[in-house]
Amino acid sequence: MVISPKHIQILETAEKLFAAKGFECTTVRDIAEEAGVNLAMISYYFGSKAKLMEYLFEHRTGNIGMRVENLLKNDSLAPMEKVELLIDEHIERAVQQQRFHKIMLCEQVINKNPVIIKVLRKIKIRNTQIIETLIKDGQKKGAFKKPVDVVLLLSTMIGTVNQMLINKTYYRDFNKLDDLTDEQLQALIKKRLSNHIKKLFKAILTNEP
Amino acid sequence: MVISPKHIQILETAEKLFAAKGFECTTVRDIAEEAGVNLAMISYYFGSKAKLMEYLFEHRTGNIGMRVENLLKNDSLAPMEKVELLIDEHIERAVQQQRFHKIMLCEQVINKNPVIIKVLRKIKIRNTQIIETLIKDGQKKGAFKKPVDVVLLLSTMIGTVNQMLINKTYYRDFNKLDDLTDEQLQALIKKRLSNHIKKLFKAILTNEP
Amino acid sequence: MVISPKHIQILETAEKLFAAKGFECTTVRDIAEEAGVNLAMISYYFGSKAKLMEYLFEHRTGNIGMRVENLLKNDSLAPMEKVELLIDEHIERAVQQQRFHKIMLCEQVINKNPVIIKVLRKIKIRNTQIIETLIKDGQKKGAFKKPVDVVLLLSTMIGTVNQMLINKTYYRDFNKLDDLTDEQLQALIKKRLSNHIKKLFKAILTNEP
Amino acid sequence: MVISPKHIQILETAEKLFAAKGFECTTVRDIAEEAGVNLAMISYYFGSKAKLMEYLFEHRTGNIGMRVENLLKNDSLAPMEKVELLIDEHIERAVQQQRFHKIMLCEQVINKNPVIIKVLRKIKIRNTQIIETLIKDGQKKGAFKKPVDVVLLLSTMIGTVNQMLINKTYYRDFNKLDDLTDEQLQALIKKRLSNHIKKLFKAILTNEP
DNA sequence: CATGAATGAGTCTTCATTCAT
DNA sequence: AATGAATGAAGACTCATTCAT
Repeated sequence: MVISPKHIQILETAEKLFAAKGFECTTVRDIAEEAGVNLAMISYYFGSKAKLMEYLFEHRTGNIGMRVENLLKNDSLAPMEKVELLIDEHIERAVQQQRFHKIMLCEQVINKNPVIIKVLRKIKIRNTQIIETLIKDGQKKGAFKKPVDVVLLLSTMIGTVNQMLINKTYYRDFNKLDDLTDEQLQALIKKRLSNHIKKLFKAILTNEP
Repeated sequence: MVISPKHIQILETAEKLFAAKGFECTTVRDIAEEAGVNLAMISYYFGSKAKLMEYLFEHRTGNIGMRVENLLKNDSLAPMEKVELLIDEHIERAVQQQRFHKIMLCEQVINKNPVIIKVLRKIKIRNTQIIETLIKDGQKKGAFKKPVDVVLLLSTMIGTVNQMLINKTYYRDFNKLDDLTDEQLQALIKKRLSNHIKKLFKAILTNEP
Repeated sequence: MVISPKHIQILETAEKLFAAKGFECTTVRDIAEEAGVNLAMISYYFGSKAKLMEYLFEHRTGNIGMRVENLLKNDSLAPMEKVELLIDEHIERAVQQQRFHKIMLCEQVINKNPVIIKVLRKIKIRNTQIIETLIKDGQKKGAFKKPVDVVLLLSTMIGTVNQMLINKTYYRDFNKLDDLTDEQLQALIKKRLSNHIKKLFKAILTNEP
Repeated sequence: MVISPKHIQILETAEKLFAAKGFECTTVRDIAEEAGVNLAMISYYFGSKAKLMEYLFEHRTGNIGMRVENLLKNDSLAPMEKVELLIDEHIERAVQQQRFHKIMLCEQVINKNPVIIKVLRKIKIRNTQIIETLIKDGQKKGAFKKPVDVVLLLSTMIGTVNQMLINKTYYRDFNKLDDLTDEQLQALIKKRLSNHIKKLFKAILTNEP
C-alpha cells in the first residue's frame, strides 16, 4: 500500500481520537472532520474502520527495535547497562507514543480484532525474547541472578509505565505539581520512572543493594 | 435501590461481557440473552446501559477495604509485614475480580462516564492514602527509607498485576505451563506475583538486600 | 361503570396532564405518579389509556346543558337576552374547564379515536341546534335578521374563546397586566370576552348599532 | 442549510401527516414511506424528528407578510379597506395552508418544543403589531373607535377561521352542501368567512351600522 | 482520483399492558 | 380488589459503508 501524507494525517487523527474516546466511541465521521478530509475517503483509503486500526498498528509497530538490536550486540556495555538502556528506550517510546500505548493497552484487554491480536502477540514475543537474551547473557557473565521470571519482570516495566501514563493527571494533583507545564511534568515522570524501574530491575537481577 | 438476585445476575453477566468485549461492543441484547432475562428488564432495573455500568462499579467497589483498615491499626505487625499484607490483599482482589479489574483498566484510559471517573478517582485517593499512611508509619519507626514516591510505587503494584492479568495466556505459553488447569495457573501467578512485588517493595522501602 | 373518588382523581390528573403535554406525550406512568395511584390501576380501572380519555370526555360532557335547556323555555327573556346568557354560559364553562377545552381543541384537529369523534360530533350538533332554535325564535319575533349562518356564528364564539384561552399569557404580556393575579386576569378576560362576543353577535343578529 | 426538492418533499409529507395524526402519532417511518425516501434520510437531512418540525415551521413562516407590509404603506386605501385586505390575506393563507395551520393550532396548546414556542410567539407579536399599527392609523384618521382590544379582535379573526377549518366537514353536513366539490366548498367558506369577519370587525372598529 | 448523497442494519430506550399473587 | 414485576412491540436515532458521478 502506498502511504501518502494524507494517509498519515488520517492515521494520526484516528490515533488521537481512539486514545481519547476508544475505538468504538470514535466514529469515522469524527475522524474525517477532525482530519479535515472527506468522510468517504477513510473507507476509500483504508477499506474500513477496523482496517484503519490495523494500519495504525502496523504504522506504529513497524520500525521499532532497530536501536535495541544494535544495543544487544554492543559488547562494550555491561549487562546491567544494557538493561538500563532498554528500560529508558521503553519509557521514551511509551511516553512519546502515549496515545498509541493507551490504545494498545485497551486492545489487549478487549481482544477482538484477530489481526491486532496477532500484532500484539508478535510484539510481546519480541520484547520477551530481547530481554531474555539480555538476561541470559548477564547470567552467563555472572552479573545476574538466576532464575528470573522474564514475563513477570517485563510486566513490571510495562505495567508501571502504563499505570503512570494513565495516572499522569492524578500524579500531578497528588504531588502538587500544578506549576509545571505538561512538558516539564512529562520530563519529570520520565526521569522518576527511569530511576524507579532501574532500581526495581537491579533488585531482581543483581545481588547489589 | 433494592438489589434482587436478578439484579446480581444481570450485573455479573454484564461484567463478564464488558470484560470480554468492552462496554461499547456489548449490546444490551447480549446481556439480556446471556443472563436469560427480557431485554427491557435491563432498562427497567438499571435505567440505562450506562447506569448499569455505574451500578457495577458501585457493586464492586462498595465494601472494599474493611480488612485493610483493621490491618493498619494492628500494632503487633511490623511495617513491612503490613505492606506485604496489603500487596497480597490487592493481588487476591485483582485476581478474584479479574473481569472487573479489566473493565476498570479500560475505563481509566477512555474516561467518558463522569460518574465512573469520580468513583475511580475516589478509589485511587483511598489507595494512595492507605499506603501513604503505612509508609509514613514505617518511616517514623525507622523501618523505611525516605523519601518514597507513593504513586510511583503503587503504579508498580497495580501495573504489574494488571499486566499479568492481561497476559495470563501469554504467560502460560511462554513458560510452557499447558499442563496446569486454569485454577492452578492462577494460583501459581498469584504466588509469583506476591513474591515478586514484595521483593520490589522491599527494594524501594527498606535498606536490606 | 361505578365511579369512585379514585376514578375522579385519576380522571382529573389525566386531564391536567393531557392539557399540558398532550395525550400522546402523557404516559400512564405520569398519570399514576401525579395521581398517587398504582400504575396498573389505570388499566385496571379504565381498561386502557384510550378508554381513559373516552371516560374523561363522558365525564366532562355528561351533564351539560340542563341550564341552557331551561333558559330556552323561559318566555320572559328577550331573544338577545337569551343569546347573551348562552354566550356567558359558554365562556364560563370554557374558562372553568380550560384544560378540557384545550384537549377537545386538539382532539378535533387530530381526529383519531372514533369514540371521541362521535362525542365531539354530538356536542357540536347539540350546540348548533340550541343556538339555531334560539335564532329562529328571535327571527320569528322580528328581533333578529335573517338569514344567519349558524355554524359560522358559533365558530366565532367558540373560536374567539379558544384563542383567548390559548393566548392567556400573551394577552397578559401584551397588555402589561403583570400585576394581576391569575384569578384577576381570568376574571378580566371573561368580562372582556363577554362584552366583545355579545357585541359581535349583536352586529350579526340585530339591526341596532 | 441547503433545501433540495427532496427536502421539500419530506417537509410536505411530514406536514400532511402531522396535520392528520399529530406530531407524536406520526412516526419517522410513516413519513419516510409516504415520501418514498429512506428512513435514515430524515435524520440525515433534518437531524431529528423534532428538528424536522422546526424546519417545517421555518419553511412555512419564513416569507410571510411581504404583501402586508406594502399594504400598510399604501396611502390610497382607507383604514377599513386595509383591515379588510388583512382579513382576506389571513383567510387566504389559512385556507391555503390548512394543514400547517392545524399543526400550529395544536402546538400552541401543547407547548413543548421551545424553538416552536419562540417562532409562534414571534408570529403573534408580528400579527399584533401589524393590526395595532393599522388600527392606530384608523383612529388617528377618525375612522375607528377607541379603545380597541387588539388581541381580542385578532383572536376573533384567527379563532373563527381556525374553528371553520376544523369544522369544514361539519359545515358541509349541517348546511347540506354535499353536492359541492371540496374546492367549491372551500371557496364558499372563504367567501362567507370573509364577509362574516369583515362585518364583525366593522362592528368593533367603526360606528357605522 | 475523490466525494456528496444515500442507506441497511443495528442500537438503546420507552411504554402500555398483562398477570400472578 | 389491588399491585409489583415483567414484557412485547415499537420508536427514534446512529453509523460504517457504498456508489454514481
